[in-house]
Amino acid sequence: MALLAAVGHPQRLRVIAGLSAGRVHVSELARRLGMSRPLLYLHLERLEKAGLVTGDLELSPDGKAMKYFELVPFDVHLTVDVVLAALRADEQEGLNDVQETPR
Amino acid sequence: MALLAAVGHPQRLRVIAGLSAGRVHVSELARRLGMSRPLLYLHLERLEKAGLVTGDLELSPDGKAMKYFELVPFDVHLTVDVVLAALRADEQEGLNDVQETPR
DNA sequence: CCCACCTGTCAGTCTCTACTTACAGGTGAA
DNA sequence: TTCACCTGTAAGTAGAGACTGACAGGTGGG
Repeated sequence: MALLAAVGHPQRLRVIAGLSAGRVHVSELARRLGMSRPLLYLHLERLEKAGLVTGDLELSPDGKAMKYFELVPFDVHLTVDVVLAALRADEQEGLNDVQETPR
Repeated sequence: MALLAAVGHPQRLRVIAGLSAGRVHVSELARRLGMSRPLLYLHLERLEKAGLVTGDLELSPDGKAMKYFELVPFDVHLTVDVVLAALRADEQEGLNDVQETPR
């Protein structure tokens, strides 16, 4: 569900494409795609929640912090049953949210 | 691409779910899902363009016009390559749009 | 010290689209 | 004729979320 929503946006598809070549750090990727860094963060966040990419903060040899992202290989079989399951899962999640809020 | 965008919206997933039981006409479906008819039209239109559902206007035995919709069985393999292909196709489409406008 | 890199996050703006209300038309039955 | 169904579309109105600019912080090198 989060996955379907994540993949349903052209800009995010471009991010996926940008990562398909290999791991890149955020600033570099932003330059390549010609999009602002905060915006890229936003999309990366959603893609990460959907389980499509992984972020990894590491220190480069010269001591600078670099956040590298890379694609998680995925192969989703999209059928009616998958859609129904996603809907049900979403309803459940909604219920849990209500239950979990109190502490 | 249109497909990915179409499936990336909760409300449209509900429409798919509503049709999973079998063919229904628009007004009836709107009642079942508890959504306004014009809104349902909008979503059905997008789903139809994405090739996920088919509409069929027919006359019921008592002569009333009824628009029946039904699901088109689909099974999309969602992988990185599919995403890249969708992006390329979209760029092509964009170019054509520009070319076709003058006339 | 200042400059060039990098990571993060927040508070706004602005655009797109989801959504509603309201209309026009057509049929059959009481 | 009026009522209860149906299809379709053209407005306009919220509202979500995409997007920007500006900030704070941290490192290495000239």
